[in-house]
Amino acid sequence: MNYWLMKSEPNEFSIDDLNTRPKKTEPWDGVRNYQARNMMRDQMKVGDQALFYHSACAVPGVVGMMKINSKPYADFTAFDPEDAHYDPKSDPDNPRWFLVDVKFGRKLKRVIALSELREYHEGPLESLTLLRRGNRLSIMPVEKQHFDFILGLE
DNA sequence: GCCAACGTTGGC
DNA sequence: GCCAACGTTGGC
Repeated sequence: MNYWLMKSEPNEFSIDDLNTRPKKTEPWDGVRNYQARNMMRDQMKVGDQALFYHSACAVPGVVGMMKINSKPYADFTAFDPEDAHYDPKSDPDNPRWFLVDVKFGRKLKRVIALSELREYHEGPLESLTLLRRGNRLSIMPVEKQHFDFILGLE
Protein backbone atom coordinates (compact mmCIF):
# COMPACT_ATOMS: atom_id res chain seq x y z
CA MET A 1 0.00 0.00 0.00
CA ASN A 2 1.34 3.37 -1.08
CA TYR A 3 0.23 6.82 0.03
CA TRP A 4 0.00 9.87 -2.18
CA LEU A 5 -0.97 13.51 -2.33
CA MET A 6 -2.57 14.76 -5.52
CA LYS A 7 -3.18 18.41 -6.33
CA SER A 8 -6.01 19.89 -8.29
CA GLU A 9 -7.27 23.40 -8.74
CA PRO A 10 -10.83 23.31 -7.37
CA ASN A 11 -12.13 25.59 -10.12
CA GLU A 12 -10.93 22.91 -12.57
CA PHE A 13 -11.78 19.78 -10.60
CA SER A 14 -12.65 19.71 -6.91
CA ILE A 15 -13.33 17.11 -4.24
CA ASP A 16 -17.04 17.93 -4.61
CA ASP A 17 -16.82 17.29 -8.35
CA LEU A 18 -15.38 13.85 -7.64
CA ASN A 19 -18.03 13.16 -5.02
CA THR A 20 -20.85 13.98 -7.43
CA ARG A 21 -19.60 11.85 -10.31
CA PRO A 22 -22.06 8.99 -10.97
CA LYS A 23 -19.65 6.33 -9.76
CA LYS A 24 -17.54 8.74 -7.72
CA THR A 25 -14.60 7.97 -9.96
CA GLU A 26 -12.69 10.09 -12.46
CA PRO A 27 -9.59 9.76 -14.63
CA TRP A 28 -6.86 11.99 -13.17
CA ASP A 29 -6.06 13.50 -16.54
CA GLY A 30 -3.92 16.37 -17.70
CA VAL A 31 -0.70 15.60 -15.83
CA ARG A 32 2.13 16.85 -18.06
CA ASN A 33 5.14 16.45 -15.82
CA TYR A 34 7.46 13.48 -16.22
CA GLN A 35 8.09 12.89 -12.53
CA ALA A 36 4.38 12.89 -11.77
CA ARG A 37 3.69 10.70 -14.79
CA ASN A 38 6.32 8.20 -13.71
CA MET A 39 4.74 7.87 -10.30
CA MET A 40 1.33 7.17 -11.81
CA ARG A 41 2.70 4.85 -14.46
CA ASP A 42 5.26 2.93 -12.42
CA GLN A 43 4.34 3.06 -8.77
CA MET A 44 0.64 3.52 -8.21
CA LYS A 45 -1.36 0.43 -7.34
CA VAL A 46 -5.09 -0.12 -7.21
CA GLY A 47 -6.17 0.51 -3.63
CA ASP A 48 -3.44 3.02 -2.81
CA GLN A 49 -4.66 5.88 -0.66
CA ALA A 50 -4.36 9.50 -1.69
CA LEU A 51 -4.99 12.88 -0.15
CA PHE A 52 -6.92 15.26 -2.36
CA TYR A 53 -5.29 18.70 -2.25
CA HIS A 54 -6.82 21.95 -3.49
CA SER A 55 -4.24 24.30 -5.00
CA ALA A 56 -4.35 27.82 -6.44
CA CYS A 57 -7.41 28.79 -4.40
CA ALA A 58 -8.36 30.86 -1.38
CA VAL A 59 -7.30 28.26 1.18
CA PRO A 60 -4.92 25.72 -0.34
CA GLY A 61 -4.81 22.48 1.60
CA VAL A 62 -5.90 18.88 2.02
CA VAL A 63 -9.64 18.50 1.59
CA GLY A 64 -10.36 14.80 1.24
CA MET A 65 -9.32 11.22 0.75
CA MET A 66 -9.54 9.02 -2.30
CA LYS A 67 -8.24 5.74 -3.62
CA ILE A 68 -6.41 4.74 -6.75
CA ASN A 69 -9.04 2.87 -8.70
CA SER A 70 -7.36 1.62 -11.87
CA LYS A 71 -4.10 0.54 -13.33
CA PRO A 72 -2.31 3.24 -15.30
CA TYR A 73 -3.41 3.78 -18.88
CA ALA A 74 -2.80 6.33 -21.60
CA ASP A 75 -4.05 9.85 -20.94
CA PHE A 76 -6.57 10.14 -23.77
CA THR A 77 -6.83 13.93 -23.39
CA ALA A 78 -3.37 14.19 -24.99
CA PHE A 79 -4.81 12.81 -28.25
CA ASP A 80 -7.66 15.31 -28.56
CA PRO A 81 -6.76 18.53 -30.42
CA GLU A 82 -9.77 20.18 -28.82
CA ASP A 83 -8.60 19.41 -25.31
CA ALA A 84 -6.70 21.93 -23.22
CA HIS A 85 -4.14 19.21 -22.45
CA TYR A 86 -3.62 18.16 -26.07
CA ASP A 87 -0.06 17.09 -26.80
CA PRO A 88 0.68 16.26 -30.45
CA LYS A 89 3.86 14.50 -29.33
CA SER A 90 1.85 11.83 -27.55
CA ASP A 91 1.12 9.07 -30.07
CA PRO A 92 -1.74 6.66 -29.30
CA ASP A 93 0.60 3.85 -30.38
CA ASN A 94 3.29 5.10 -28.03
CA PRO A 95 1.65 7.34 -25.44
CA ARG A 96 3.74 9.89 -23.64
CA TRP A 97 1.27 10.62 -20.82
CA PHE A 98 -0.50 8.28 -18.44
CA LEU A 99 -3.17 8.52 -15.80
CA VAL A 100 -5.04 6.48 -13.24
CA ASP A 101 -8.66 6.59 -12.16
CA VAL A 102 -9.32 7.83 -8.65
CA LYS A 103 -12.31 7.05 -6.46
CA PHE A 104 -13.85 9.32 -3.85
CA GLY A 105 -13.24 8.21 -0.30
CA ARG A 106 -14.49 10.96 1.95
CA LYS A 107 -14.36 14.68 2.43
CA LEU A 108 -12.51 15.88 5.51
CA LYS A 109 -14.57 17.63 8.18
CA ARG A 110 -12.48 20.71 7.52
CA VAL A 111 -9.68 21.86 5.24
CA ILE A 112 -6.24 21.05 6.58
CA ALA A 113 -4.63 24.19 5.22
CA LEU A 114 -1.14 24.40 3.83
CA SER A 115 -0.46 27.14 6.39
CA GLU A 116 -1.40 24.71 9.16
CA LEU A 117 0.81 21.96 7.77
CA ARG A 118 3.71 24.41 7.71
CA GLU A 119 3.43 24.73 11.49
CA TYR A 120 4.79 21.18 11.71
CA HIS A 121 7.55 21.60 9.15
CA GLU A 122 10.17 21.74 11.90
CA GLY A 123 8.64 18.69 13.55
CA PRO A 124 6.53 15.72 12.49
CA LEU A 125 6.24 16.88 8.86
CA GLU A 126 9.89 17.76 8.41
CA SER A 127 10.46 15.67 5.29
CA LEU A 128 7.03 16.10 3.69
CA THR A 129 7.63 16.81 -0.01
CA LEU A 130 4.70 19.23 -0.13
CA LEU A 131 6.51 21.58 2.24
CA ARG A 132 9.83 21.46 0.45
CA ARG A 133 10.85 24.84 -0.85
CA GLY A 134 10.04 25.36 -4.50
CA ASN A 135 8.10 22.14 -4.76
CA ARG A 136 5.83 22.15 -7.79
CA LEU A 137 4.94 18.52 -8.25
CA SER A 138 1.23 17.90 -8.67
CA ILE A 139 1.55 14.31 -7.46
CA MET A 140 3.85 13.28 -4.68
CA PRO A 141 4.42 10.34 -2.39
CA VAL A 142 3.54 10.71 1.29
CA GLU A 143 5.06 8.53 3.98
CA LYS A 144 2.51 6.60 6.01
CA GLN A 145 3.40 8.37 9.24
CA HIS A 146 2.88 11.74 7.53
CA PHE A 147 -0.37 10.58 5.99
CA ASP A 148 -1.62 9.51 9.41
CA PHE A 149 -0.38 12.67 11.09
CA ILE A 150 -2.16 14.92 8.59
CA LEU A 151 -5.43 13.05 9.06
CA GLY A 152 -4.87 13.24 12.80
CA LEU A 153 -5.08 17.02 12.56
CA GLU A 154 -8.66 16.78 11.36
C1' DG B 1 -1.57 40.47 -10.36
C1' DC B 2 3.12 39.54 -8.74
C1' DC B 3 6.91 36.81 -8.69
C1' DA B 4 10.02 32.95 -7.10
C1' DA B 5 11.15 28.57 -8.44
C1' DC B 6 11.40 25.17 -11.46
C1' DG B 7 10.87 22.47 -16.02
C1' DT B 8 11.28 22.48 -21.01
C1' DT B 9 12.95 23.91 -25.37
C1' DG B 10 16.16 24.69 -28.78
C1' DG B 11 20.34 27.05 -30.69
C1' DC B 12 25.01 26.36 -30.61
C1' DG C 1 26.07 18.95 -23.24
C1' DC C 2 25.51 23.85 -22.01
C1' DC C 3 22.59 27.43 -21.00
C1' DA C 4 19.52 31.41 -22.10
C1' DA C 5 14.89 32.16 -22.97
C1' DC C 6 10.55 31.03 -22.16
C1' DG C 7 6.41 28.84 -20.00
C1' DT C 8 4.11 27.03 -15.92
C1' DT C 9 2.99 26.42 -11.13
C1' DG C 10 1.05 28.04 -7.21
C1' DG C 11 1.39 30.75 -2.87
C1' DC C 12 0.52 35.18 -1.49
